[in-house]
Amino acid sequence: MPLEIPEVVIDRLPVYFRLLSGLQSRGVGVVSSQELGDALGVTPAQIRKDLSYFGRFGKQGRGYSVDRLAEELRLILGLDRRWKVVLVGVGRLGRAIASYRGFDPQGFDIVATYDVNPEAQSAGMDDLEVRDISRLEEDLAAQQIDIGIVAVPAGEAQAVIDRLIAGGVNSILNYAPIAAQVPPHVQVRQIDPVLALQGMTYHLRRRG
Amino acid sequence: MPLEIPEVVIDRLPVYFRLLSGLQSRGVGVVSSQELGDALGVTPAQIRKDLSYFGRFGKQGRGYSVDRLAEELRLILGLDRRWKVVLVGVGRLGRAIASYRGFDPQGFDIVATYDVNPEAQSAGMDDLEVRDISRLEEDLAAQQIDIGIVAVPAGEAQAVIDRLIAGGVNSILNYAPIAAQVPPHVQVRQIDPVLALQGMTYHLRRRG
DNA sequence: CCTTGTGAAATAGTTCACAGCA
DNA sequence: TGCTGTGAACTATTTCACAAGG
Repeated sequence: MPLEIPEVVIDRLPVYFRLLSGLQSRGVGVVSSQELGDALGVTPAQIRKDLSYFGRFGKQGRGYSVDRLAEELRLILGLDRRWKVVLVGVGRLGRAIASYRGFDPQGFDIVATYDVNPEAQSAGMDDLEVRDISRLEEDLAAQQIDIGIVAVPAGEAQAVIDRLIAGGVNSILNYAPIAAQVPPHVQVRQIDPVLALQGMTYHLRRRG
Repeated sequence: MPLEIPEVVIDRLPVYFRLLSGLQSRGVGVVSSQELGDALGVTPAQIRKDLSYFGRFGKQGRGYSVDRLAEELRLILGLDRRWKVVLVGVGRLGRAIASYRGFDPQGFDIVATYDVNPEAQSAGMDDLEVRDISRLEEDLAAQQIDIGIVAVPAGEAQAVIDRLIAGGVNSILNYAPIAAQVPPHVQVRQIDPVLALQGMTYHLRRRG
């Protein structure tokens, strides 16, 4: 693991990991970079190069052990432990996020949810309590939270993000349609379907 | 507009457009690339270079007219018309997508929704009818659909995407956690919060 | 002055192509 | 033979830096 690893590489590792998990559950024992590339629509060289930043996981002439490579990626990505997540904003979108079954099996625990109007929003929340957002600071002080998911309206999002960061949360998954301003030590990822659609219409406009 | 425009540039235009829309509604008349860059956390040079692929929209010594630049981007991105969208999969996630208020004001009309179990899923769908997915092909033949949003379980997603493409839909917004296989003329964007979280845990693991 | 638009320079990222090993 | 791991070559993207215009 010598040099600085490009962010684009890191963002591809979860994709590889997910594919390998699928191969594992289908009982595949060995896979080549060619096969991985075919399944993902990327070049085999890219996969080999990406993995080479982290170590030598393959066997010449054979390929990669699916179990071994999945385990290595699990460690590299920090998926060998569970992560504590809070969700702020429990409107329609927030409720969909809270009830999404995909986080738990990957090690993400939504340990608390917050809203400005906790009683109104509690309806339809399976088991999770919705806490008043005024409690955010004291709760963050009481327990280390790794990741904050923001699902409040655009107008409140920056303030919520600032409060999360002040409380020591330095990874933010932002569903609000704003370009969040954060200090350099904080990482933000944006989930934004409208931006994705607007990138597609550019191409639709010409090709058809 | 001479040469081939990089995809990364196109993906930033919607971000610029959104910021400009906000400035417009706040009554800001003129903005510099420096100010735009400050608001978005990118360099002013990048904004100027990106815009220069499409024309000369600024005034030296002054900056950009917010109205003018917003209008130019609207045209470039094809946002001066409405786009027809179908949504396949009306489970918890699909219902949240169907009821999201952010698509309509940006020109995206969800004209139909589909599910394998339309009666069960209709509960809680405000106004939109849920049609049986077996009708997908005939409906796509009857009217040109621009974009398909896929919100079905992972196991069914590739089949749904294939059916959309066969029906002439060549832009796909995929919420299912799979790496979709599509022919070169089809564009896919992935909305995948778990991949985003897994990219973040890589960094959490080291820095803290 | 101030700020754009843009070639040129610098960086970043991808793909090639092949030595080396099972 | 088949496939990895990796420098080197190539391609893409960003940033610099400055002429030119208001």
